[in-house]
Amino acid sequence: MLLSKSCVYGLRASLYLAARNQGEFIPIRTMSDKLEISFHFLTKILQQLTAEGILESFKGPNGGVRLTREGTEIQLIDIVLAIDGPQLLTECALGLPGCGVKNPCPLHDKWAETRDAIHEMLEKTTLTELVHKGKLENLRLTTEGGFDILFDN
Amino acid sequence: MLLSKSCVYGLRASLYLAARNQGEFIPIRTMSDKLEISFHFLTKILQQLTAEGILESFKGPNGGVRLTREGTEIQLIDIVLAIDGPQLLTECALGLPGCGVKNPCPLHDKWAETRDAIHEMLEKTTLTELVHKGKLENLRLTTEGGFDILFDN
DNA sequence: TATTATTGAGACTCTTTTATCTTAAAATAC
DNA sequence: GTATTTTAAGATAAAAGAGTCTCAATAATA
Ligand code: SF4
Ligand code: SF4
Repeated sequence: MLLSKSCVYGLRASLYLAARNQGEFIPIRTMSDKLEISFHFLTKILQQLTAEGILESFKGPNGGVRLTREGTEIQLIDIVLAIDGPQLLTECALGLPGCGVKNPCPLHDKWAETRDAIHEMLEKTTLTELVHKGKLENLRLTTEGGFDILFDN
Repeated sequence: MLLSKSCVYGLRASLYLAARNQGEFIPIRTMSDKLEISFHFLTKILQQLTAEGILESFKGPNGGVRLTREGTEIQLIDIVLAIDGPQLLTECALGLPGCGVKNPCPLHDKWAETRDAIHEMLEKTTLTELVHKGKLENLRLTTEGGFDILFDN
């Protein structure tokens, strides 16, 4: 898999937050229910995002988490780096240590190109952009549920 | 990681075979020594490639494995599919089951593009092509060893 | 102040991946 | 035919990833 499960869950939750973002704190339990992710597991993932300054949290009744910045200012790469780290964008395709131009493997040039394509996609895509698209076309964030199901009630 | 460790080892070994290919069987032990991969682990990986018809093996003295086809006719994708399966090229970036155009997630369009770029890279690159490049520029297949070290003696 | 709702943190378990070890089967060479 | 070299197959072990559980800390509210 390109992204770890933790990372994917972090992305889904971030999209959820960006879709509701009115500055309110959303309880993690709400998200874990709606997104069909284990509550405790999601909690740990969101703690990482909080530690990285992407989210802020508030304890107690009416507490929860929210984005620290506008969804327009958060790129997918921010979340990927916070959770999976930079490996995907820096590692050798052949798994050799210390990938770099001075000591490349035969795949280097081609892989560097592909890697850049991945990087660019993650860097140019904002949460808001995906939320707009998701709302317009009622796309899904869970196995079944489209944007409409997730956010009404 | 984009590719599993098994897959990467399979690729390295395939490149090794393509680089020496004179129709001779190469013992797995030779490859595991040269490529610094655990012998037993490499054996199991190459058994998969043999089962998929990419390699053929021969037991006993002077035995080993060799490519069934010319290196010019083996693409990286063949090895990736044999070891990691098609998941990388068919899975949803958000980990949702049954990725497809009828029920997409918000990332679908962008991910499909990126995925195609990966697919194309793997599909258009042959073993021979990488071997030529590796020999010309003495690139590495191990942490330290360039093509020259691996194949002399 | 007591209760409840919430995140934080850590221990723990389960699963998958990675790696090792042992034995069997096949082919050769003596 | 016996010993040797090699792959095949499967059991086992170690490490990493994914997921669960428990309890502590914080804040609101009754
Ligand atoms: S360069 Fe290659 S060895 Fe260096 S890193 Fe990139 S893919 Fe590998
Ligand atoms: S399509 Fe999307 S949901 Fe469907 S798969 Fe592709 S990335 Fe996902």
